[in-house]
Amino acid sequence: MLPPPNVTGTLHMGHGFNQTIMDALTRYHRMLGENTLWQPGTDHAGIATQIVVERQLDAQGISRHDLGREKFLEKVWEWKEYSGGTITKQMRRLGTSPDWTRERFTMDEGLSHTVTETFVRLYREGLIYRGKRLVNWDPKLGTAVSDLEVISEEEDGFLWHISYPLADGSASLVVATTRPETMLGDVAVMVHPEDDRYRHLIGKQVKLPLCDREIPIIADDYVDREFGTGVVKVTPAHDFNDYAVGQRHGLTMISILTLDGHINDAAPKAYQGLERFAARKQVVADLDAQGFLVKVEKHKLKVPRGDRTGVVIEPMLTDQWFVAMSKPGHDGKSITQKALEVVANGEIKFHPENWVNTYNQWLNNIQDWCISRQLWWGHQIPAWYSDDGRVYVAHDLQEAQKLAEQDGYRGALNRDADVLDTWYSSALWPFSTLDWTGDEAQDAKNQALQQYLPSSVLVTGFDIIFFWVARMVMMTKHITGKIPFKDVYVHGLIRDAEGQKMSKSKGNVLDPIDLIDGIELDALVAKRTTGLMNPKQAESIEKKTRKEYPNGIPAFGTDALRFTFASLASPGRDIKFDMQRCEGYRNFCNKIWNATRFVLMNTEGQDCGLLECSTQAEGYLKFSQADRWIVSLLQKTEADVARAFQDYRFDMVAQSIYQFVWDEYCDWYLEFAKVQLQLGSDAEKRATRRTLLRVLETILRLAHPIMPFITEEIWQTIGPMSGRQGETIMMQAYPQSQPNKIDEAAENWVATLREIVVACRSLRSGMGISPAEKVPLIIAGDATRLSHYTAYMQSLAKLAKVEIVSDLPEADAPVALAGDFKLMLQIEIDVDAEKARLSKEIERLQGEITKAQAKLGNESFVARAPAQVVEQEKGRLATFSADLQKLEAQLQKLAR
RNA sequence: AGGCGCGUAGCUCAGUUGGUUAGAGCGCUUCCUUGACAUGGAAGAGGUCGUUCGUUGGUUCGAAUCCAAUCGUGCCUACCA
Repeated sequence: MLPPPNVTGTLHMGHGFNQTIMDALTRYHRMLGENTLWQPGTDHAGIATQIVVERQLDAQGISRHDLGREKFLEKVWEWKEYSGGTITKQMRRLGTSPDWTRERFTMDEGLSHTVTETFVRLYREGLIYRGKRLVNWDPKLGTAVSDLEVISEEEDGFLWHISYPLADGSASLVVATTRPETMLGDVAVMVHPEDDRYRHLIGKQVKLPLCDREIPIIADDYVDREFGTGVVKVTPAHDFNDYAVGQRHGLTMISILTLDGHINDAAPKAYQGLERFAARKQVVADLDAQGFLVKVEKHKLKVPRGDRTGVVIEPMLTDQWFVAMSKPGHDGKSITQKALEVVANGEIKFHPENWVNTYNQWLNNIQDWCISRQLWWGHQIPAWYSDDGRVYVAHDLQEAQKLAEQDGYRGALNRDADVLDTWYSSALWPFSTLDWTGDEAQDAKNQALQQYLPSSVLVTGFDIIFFWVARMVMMTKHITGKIPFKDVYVHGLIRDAEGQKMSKSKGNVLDPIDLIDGIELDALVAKRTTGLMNPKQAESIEKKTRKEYPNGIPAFGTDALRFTFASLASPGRDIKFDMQRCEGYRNFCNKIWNATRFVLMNTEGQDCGLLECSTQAEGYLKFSQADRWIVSLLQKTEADVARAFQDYRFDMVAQSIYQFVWDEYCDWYLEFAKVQLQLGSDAEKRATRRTLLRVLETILRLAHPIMPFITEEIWQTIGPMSGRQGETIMMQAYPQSQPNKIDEAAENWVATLREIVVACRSLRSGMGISPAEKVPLIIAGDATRLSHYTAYMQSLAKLAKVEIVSDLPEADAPVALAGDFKLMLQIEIDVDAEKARLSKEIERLQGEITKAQAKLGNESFVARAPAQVVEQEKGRLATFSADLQKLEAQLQKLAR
């Protein structure tokens, strides 16, 4: 399960990443034969979507009020169809494999039913209530928002010091405030009860400037004596702390603002109708004129702004609906408590697990959740009011009427106009999408619900742990009694190459589709500069874009993009998206393609040794050490990949596959295979072809969860050729490591061969021999072992011939060591250069020997380190010493 | 103020329970269009070996890895009117 994208627009890189991970998991587990469901869908995103549509109407000079609620909602639905369609199209381009037949939208009938059902239940349980409370109010949108939708950032402001004279005229108190206009709603001033400066004044009255009112001086230890003047004005209707103070002291509340942020008629006439910031200016000016303004200090303060509108959020006293988070429910436990428990007892696990802290911290300090929004787009609250203000919460009007009748009311009922916070329905997603009804008998028959609740894993970004993850846990556990999912894989955010968050206003967003298909520079510029909130930014965005992508963006393809996402998915880290890395993985796709071409060239129409060995004559197949080696490494790779998937280490999955394919299969095995196909017996050739095919086919299945397209395409040919049946690679079994095929002897055999080849190449390159030129080689060592290597050596190291001797001749020729073997290229050399080269190598060996001797000379090390480590060190010392001796001897020869 | 990360090659990042010469990709240098692949191949330089993984201490026979402190940096949460 993963977050349903909002129908506010199109998918961005974060979605691309998210979906790559989710899809890789889905494909992986599906191939393991497990019953998999990736539940796709979209979210209606109340505020955000309403804003999008309103802005579109705005461009035509229409407001939503012109249209009316019903017509407006039709427009939103139109937009939803468009945006939702775009999103599913994008998902398909990303190669995702959810169960499209189960696609859901948070405002579908079924899901809406779940919303109503749970709302009614929670209300009847006393966990949803309505009340006049101070809430975060967005004056631009005209709706309440939850505290999570408010972003507080430090801004420059002022601290105004205002004198409040005592009513008896004996003195005055100076209060400090950042919001002077709210003084019109002051109902008290407060000091710390033990503050000797003010103690004697507690209980007296002050005259509130500009207003014809007297207010009391109260004592509350909430006051910080050190801050400002130690005297605080109390405005319970416009500040959350003051609200709490007001409650404690039984103060009245005076609200002085209208819902759109203007001064109302509770304030003196002079200020009525003024916009809140204009009012601030006026209040300050008047205070100054009347001599109440003592001083003005510059002050940094946190300003709360709406995350959608950016306007300053106003604490506003309004009627709203809330979910009680800490109140015990029917089972004696609060919703929060249950959510904490299922994580504490390990039923739900976070990956990486340190996110548990974040989760716990939030739940431990939780406030009741304001779930009503004064919007049109969303689930309308299932509450009906009588004319005299009584409320009936019910599934529908009929039921509400019945309740009203029982209550002795027979008049008209009006439905609450407000809608629910989007996250309310999102919190139900784990079971609402599975067609939960709340009817026990019916739900028991619902196979999907029984099968997939709880689901195995949620893949999500850390930014919505509070918004969504915690709330899903709370609601799902409380309503269904089950946890919503067992594992939560938390990933980082995708940032641009400079580590900046991608955003439309910064003009640095990338569309995953543009990386897949590529995009011309002009089109990219156009895309980034249209629909900006602030059109003035267009110029600088265009400039930056043209500089960063002078040639536009090349097409990388879905597989390369997905592989990049996977390889960057290291835990606990944000991702700086690196286009060059993507390019590297596009090349990797190309590499696989070319390797396939090679395999096809050498296997098509040939006997590939796929027949059952038992039905064939002895000697039908003869596997070489190289064949055994690559198969052995494949087993290890399979084990690594399985472990990495287990740990949600997609970066490791990608790395293991990349390394095996490129560094082992392509770089070495294909080269070995060439030799075998050229010189081998029929049985050896068959074994080689079989290995080429089978390993490639396994690679395809191994890589398929990350690279669905190229693997499927190639598998359509390679699959059948290697003896597999089935229509699609998607439904093939995922490769399982077979430990019995791990062959250490073959691995050692190849390791030595590689050492020899690398030593030859090094010598060649060091001597400046053209890669095209073939040179003769003399090699000293065990002739029997060497005889098996010569053919490979000749091909891989471009040797004209290989002469095996018991000891190297004395000649002015370059020499190198590889294991027990001594190699000499038969070429003319610059003796001085060769001496220098040997000396350098000798120097290095001497350094190593010194180190090893120091270690072994340390009694403590020999006594305390594990025997194995000591032996290893002794072995190293012996090897280094032997090599040193050989090289010194060679240097001696040259010196003569 | 609290919480969580990060700091390793020019850049982006790996480095699993402490143990050979700290790795990869990109970039860089030299050479090579050889029959899968120039979106490629081969070899190399690059981490200031003794003082290597931000710095300084500590634990240990042994530290990039564990502990403490500290600096830099990023994010989250809660905030003082």
